[in-house]
Amino acid sequence: MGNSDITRAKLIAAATQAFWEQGYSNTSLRRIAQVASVDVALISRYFGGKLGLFKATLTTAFDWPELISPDKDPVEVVIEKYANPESDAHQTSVIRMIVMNANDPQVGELVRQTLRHTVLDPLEARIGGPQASNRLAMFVAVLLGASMVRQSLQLPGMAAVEPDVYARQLRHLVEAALHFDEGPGGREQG
Amino acid sequence: MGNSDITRAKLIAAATQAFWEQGYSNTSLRRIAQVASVDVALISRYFGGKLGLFKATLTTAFDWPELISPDKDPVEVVIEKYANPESDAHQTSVIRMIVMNANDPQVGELVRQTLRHTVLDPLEARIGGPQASNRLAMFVAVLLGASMVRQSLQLPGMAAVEPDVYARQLRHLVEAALHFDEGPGGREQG
DNA sequence: TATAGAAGTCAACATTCATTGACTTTTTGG
DNA sequence: CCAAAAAGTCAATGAATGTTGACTTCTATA
Repeated sequence: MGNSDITRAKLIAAATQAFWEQGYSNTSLRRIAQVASVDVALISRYFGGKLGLFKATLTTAFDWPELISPDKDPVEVVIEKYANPESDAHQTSVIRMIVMNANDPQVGELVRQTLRHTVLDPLEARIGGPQASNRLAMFVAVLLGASMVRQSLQLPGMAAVEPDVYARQLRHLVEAALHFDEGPGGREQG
Repeated sequence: MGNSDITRAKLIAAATQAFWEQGYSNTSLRRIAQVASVDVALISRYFGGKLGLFKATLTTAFDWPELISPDKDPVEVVIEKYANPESDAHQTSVIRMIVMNANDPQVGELVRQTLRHTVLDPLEARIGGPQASNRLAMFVAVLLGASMVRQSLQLPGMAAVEPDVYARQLRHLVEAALHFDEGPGGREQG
């Protein structure tokens, strides 16, 4: 019917960038509307409010089908994505968005649940094997931590290195995470 | 002189908890004052404003001298702290506070700089050895990521495990981080 | 006890925020 | 061409924020 889809798309684009860079609470609808060159009132009209707009951006954030593909090794998928500066920038933005909003009192629960349902649960099934739950948690921990240290904290040891060095660091940690074996025999003495 | 030190202390205590749990921007001075049973105006009077109060809480956040002590192994210090549920709760709160505020447009720069100056720079010197910068970054990444996955994301594989299991997971990742050796020979094939 | 200064209280301020309703412009359909 | 619906504009509202200044109460000292 209407041609308001363009307006909706502009709003979602501006909202995505704003929410990802500054977090939900620190982003004002007026700013989003200004960037999108759209009146503020249309946000409440089209998306029902700030929360509705955020939900609309969330659905597209966690779209990473290759990670769960049974044909590919998740480790290689991750390394490949992080080694390429272009895709790494996008992926790091997604992680930053998770980190910034996972504790927000208004949208934290939504972010955590969406992440678990759309990414982590399928990934756990994909990883499989014994203690898949444990190794998945360590896997995610490494990815989150590495992205934070690299982009947010900007430690030189990970932020000011060549892409292939960063890829090697990441591979080292990811493999360590997935190779964790918690057996009663205590293979690696502690 | 005055007896206002009690009021200052109550404000700092309430502010620390509030800032650490909800982040800087999502915390209102009125809430802090209410928790501390103190009038709001005294915050601006004693600390100059919201930012001043936040700075006051920051100075005590990064106090962890054992981590840099030349007598102790940083790995053991970390594991010991994380394995004990009591000290782990505090440490995890500190990390959550870092994560929540490191990207804040108002206090992010302050948090990052303070963290680097008071903790990371000395820790890098303590670690030493070749590629200390790289290994430090990986070390921090593991700690940040693990804490986030455990407390913030609450993945069962790290959040619903016995403390000693969590300690083993953490030791596994930390040692992998510090044992990273980026040589041209490419020791560990991928 | 009287008094100066600290400590604490209260109300108001200017801003910013999300949201709403009435209004105007544009596009569509007969 | 014209009415009806969609799309967009504008102003206002109520709530919440940090901050300020005037006021009152307490406390220590002479």
